[in-house]
Formats: sequence, structure tokens, C-alpha cells
Amino acid sequence: MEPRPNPDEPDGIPPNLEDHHQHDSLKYHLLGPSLTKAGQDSVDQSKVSEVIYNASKGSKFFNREEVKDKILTQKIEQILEKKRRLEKLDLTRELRAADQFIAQLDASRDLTQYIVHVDCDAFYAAVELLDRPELKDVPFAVGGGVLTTCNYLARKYGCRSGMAGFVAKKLCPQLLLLPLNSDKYTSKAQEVRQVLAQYDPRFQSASIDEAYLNITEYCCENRMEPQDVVQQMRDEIHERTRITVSAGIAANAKLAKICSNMNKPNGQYVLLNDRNVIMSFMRSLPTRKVNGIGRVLERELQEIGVKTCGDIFPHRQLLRQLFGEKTYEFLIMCYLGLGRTEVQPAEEYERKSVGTESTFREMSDSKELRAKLRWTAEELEKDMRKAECKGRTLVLKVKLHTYEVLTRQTVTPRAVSAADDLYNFSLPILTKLELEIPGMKLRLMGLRCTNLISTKKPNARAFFRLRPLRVETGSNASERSSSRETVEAVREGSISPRELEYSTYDNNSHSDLDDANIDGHQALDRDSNYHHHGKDVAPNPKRALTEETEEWWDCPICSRPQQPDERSFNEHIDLCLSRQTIRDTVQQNSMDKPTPTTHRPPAKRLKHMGETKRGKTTASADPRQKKLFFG
DNA sequence: CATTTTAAT
DNA sequence: CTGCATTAAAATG
Repeated sequence: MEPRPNPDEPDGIPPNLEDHHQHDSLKYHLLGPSLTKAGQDSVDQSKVSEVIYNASKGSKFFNREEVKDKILTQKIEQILEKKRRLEKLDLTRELRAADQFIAQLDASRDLTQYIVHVDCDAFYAAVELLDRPELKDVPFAVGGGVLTTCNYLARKYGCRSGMAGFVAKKLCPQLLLLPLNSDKYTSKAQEVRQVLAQYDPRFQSASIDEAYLNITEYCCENRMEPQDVVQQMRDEIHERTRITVSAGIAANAKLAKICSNMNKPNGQYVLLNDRNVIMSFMRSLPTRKVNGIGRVLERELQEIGVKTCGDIFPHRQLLRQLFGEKTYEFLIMCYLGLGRTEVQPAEEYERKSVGTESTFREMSDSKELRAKLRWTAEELEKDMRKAECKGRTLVLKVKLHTYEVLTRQTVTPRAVSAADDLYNFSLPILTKLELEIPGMKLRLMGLRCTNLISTKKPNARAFFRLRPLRVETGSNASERSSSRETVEAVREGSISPRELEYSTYDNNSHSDLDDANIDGHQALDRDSNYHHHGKDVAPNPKRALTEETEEWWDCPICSRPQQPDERSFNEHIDLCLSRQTIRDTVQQNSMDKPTPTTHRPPAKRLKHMGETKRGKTTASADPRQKKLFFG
């Protein structure tokens, strides 16, 4: 905690106190999304927010932020009104439901795992510093118009990731801006990951510079305490890569993530796997510290009187109605300090959309816009080729010169990926938008493809899901036939179709063994600040078409549904395993090089098991079947 | 109720 | 004052 350096005074401290007062929430908002990140403790935030406010005042971006802030204020007004209305009612039912939910969650609390969240310190800046050690004592940032990261020296001036470059310059005029060298960061990240893999071969990359590990096994096998394991791992990372990382160690991923921030940079923090310790840790924890609670939810919560996770409890009877089902459940989990205890490689998650977007000088000419769409379509085609998929829904995104964002989507008659198709099917929605908004002026255009169908490795693995013929009954028959497609060709030689029916289905997930071989470039680096309530990091690897799959146990090797009977299921797996061994041998000889350093564990792809959040099949199905297969 | 759009992260 | 992906809730019909 050093004293804050004295950055040059901004052009003007606000002269007008009323103005000051009215825009409090906006100013706070303008501080940006990464406020909770480390390195800011010694900074005078109110000074910083003044500078940001004055630097951006009057810009189109600012005006839009102002509008958004007004809208949020209205939304909060409605929430408060609803709250007042609710409080006049008898809420014992909701209270009971909440208490029951809490009891149920608490009973299923798992304190047996040691989950670690590893976070590289100012990663891009640290990598740049390796090449240019002379920058050790100068504040610098990486990124162009927007800072992707900055070193800790720059943070002392209030600079941080996500901030506009010119704003950062106001805060710190000496700030040096370096251009991005993405390849460099990716290869450095790989070096770090090689070390991580020694401690948990199934570690999960959450972004280029963040990862989750489950070190329970490592601790057991080496008779070591978690904190010693992590200290050793961090030392090893530093020794091998010359970059420093921080880590959090706790019973689940949500807690570990919070903990990795506590002793940043180059530190670690252990939260004991003890219910009381966790509960009191959460009690005083500001909501914003939780991954998934950002500027907006923080403010909404704060306005109803919830500042810390402990404050959630006395409001439990209101939260569902005020914020909706999922957010309610998420908040209760926060109160209890519960989170994910499983960690799984990112490659095992199924991608749901692929898209591209770009910002450009304002543009309104119809011809130019079509050219831009054409170009965007071509970019998307490249990305889809890389992802090896096609899609059935196109989403056009535009940002007007006012920074207002609009999206329009259309369902294509067939799965598409070629630039011509992408362009031709999205052109009508662009044209319609132009009619809707006369003189439409854009600063950004994006195209995204969803409802994906994989075209991966046609001969390497069955990429159609085979499932036994079943009598279609009742209401879901029509629904199912619509999402199902008879397929022209059987691509996979080793299994004859016979009486089986084919459906295009869950293609990526069948190729995790292939993925393991390809690995490397598909690493799927996600942004650290993406969230979803309920889970903590990556998306749910679950499928559409859930209903009827419940009655079948899917084989983790071939993914075909099996009779839900233990004996025959195990027999089938044995058969599949031997078949798999043969296939792998054949493949290795032909083309694939197995990954040298990170050895992969046996295929354990237990999808459709422990399914559904709303169905009550949760806890029962999962452990049972895992045991069945591994036990 | 299914689909689309917006907003948050 | 980016770009990519995911999720939840609200709006729409």
C-alpha cells in the first residue's frame, strides 16, 4: 500500500455541485466493470471518477451511458415499488420455500474438494515486460483504443482494463501504450498451462490467463497440504515462465475465484473447507466480489438493502419475485458460499454460437453497408470453418452512431456456413433495418450464427447420434420430429445402422478424443468477465432435447443411449472400450500425433447424466453413474 | 407458449 | 470507448 502518486490535475474539477450530485450513479458506472480487481485499493476512486467523467462528458458514448443509467434508475424504481407492494402481503410461503431451498442446498454442501483458481498478474503487461525489462518502472498498458490490461504502476493512477485509452492518458499522461501481441500471450499461456497440467491434467482454462484446478487428488497422492501444493506450483510457474500468478484455494470454484483476488499480485489465499468459516467469509463479502454480480446487479441489490452476501438472507422472501428464478437461486448460493466443485477441460464444452463483429467509422450509405455485411460474412465463414460447423440461425447485430445496439435474427432454411449464404440470408434483415430506421448510421456490424451443427471429422468418429427407434407419443412427438433430421449419409464405417434411426445431434461432444489430439489451437479462451448465474464459469454442457433422454444412459465412449440397466450398460462399455482401443491405434498410425506432455485421462464424457436443473434428477443420477463407470 | 430482442456479465 | 460468447429476463405475437 504505497501512497498514491499525484497525477496531474484534470482539466477541471466539476464546478457545479448539483451536477455532481445528480450523476453519482453514472459516475460510479463509468468507473468500469473491473472495479473489484486488485491494484485499486490505494487509489482515490472519487478523484478517478471525476477525471473519467470529465474526459468523456459530451461524447456520444457518454450520452448513451447517460440514457442507460436513466433506464436503470427507472428499473430500480420499479423494483422498489414492487418491493413495497410485496411487503404488504403475507410472504410466509415464499419465506418457507426459501428456507427449504437453503436447507436443501446446505445439506448437499461438498467440502471434500480442493479447488484452485489461478490468475496471472497483469498478464499481457507481464509478458511484454519480459521482452522489455526497461519498462519495469514506467506505467504502461497494452491495447489500442481500449486497454486490455495495464501494469500495477499504471493502476495506481486509476487506469484499468476496459478503459478507453484516451481516458487512461488523462489519468496518467506518462502512460505508455503498447500494441497487442496476441500470439506471444497465447504461447506464454501455454507454458503456464504445462505446469498446471502437472497438478491437474483436467484443469480448466477459464480465459487466456485464468484457470481452475482440482488438486484434491494431487494433495492425497503426495500427502501435501493444499497451500503447499499451490505455493510449489506458483514457484514452479515463476521459475519456468518468469511470470507471477495469484491463486485462491477453497472448496469450490466460486470461492476460489474470490480468493485469488485477495492477495494479488503474486500471492495466494486459503479459505478453509469449513462451513462456519465459509459462512462468515460470505457474510461480510460485498456482493460485487462475486463473479457474476456486476455493476447493475450490485446497484439493484444495494438499493433494496443488500450490500454483502450476508444481507441476502434477510431478503430471501423477496428475491425471487424481484429478480426472477435463476437470479434468486444464484443469490442464495452466494449467501451459502456454494459453487461448482467439478472442474473440466474447456474443450469438453460445446460451443453454441460463433460470431464476428467490428467497429468502423460511421457509415450510412446503403451500398457501403452491404459491402460491410459481405465482408463480415466472409470473416464469419473463416471462423466457422475453423470451428467446423454450420448453423441454422443468423443474428445481425448493429450499433448505431448513438451507441444504441440492435439485433435481428432469422432462421435459415438449411444449415449454412458459406459466405454467400451468410450474406444472402442476412441481407434482408439489414434491408429491413434500413427501412425501420431511415438514415441509419452505423459504427459497428456483427454477424453471429447459432443453432449449430458440427461438421467435424466426418470419418474420425460417428458424428450422428444413433438412438433406438422409439414410439413417439403425445405432445413431444411433433416437437422432436421438427428438431430431428434424417441424414443422407452414414459417415462412420465401424457401426452399421440397421434398425437404428439417425439424428443430427450433439456433434462436438463426440469428438473429445479427437479434440485431445488436436488440442492447442482450439483452446477456447473465454473472457474472464463473462458469467451466468447458477454456474460459475463455462456453459452447461447439456443439450437441447432433454426430455426423453432421461430414460437412457448414454455411453461415454460412443454416446449411444443404452438401456438403463447396470449390467448391460457395463457390458456395453467394455465392448466400446475395446473397440476404441483398436480405432485409436489405427488413427495414430495414420495421422494423429498424441499430445506429448499433457496426458489425457480416459474418456469420461458423462453427458445427459445428472441432467436438468429444474427436474429433480440432479444429485441422484450423477454420482451413481460415475461410480458405475469408474468404480 | 414459442420465439425474438435486450441487457448483463 | 473492443470483441466474443453465454445466459436470463422481458417483449412479442
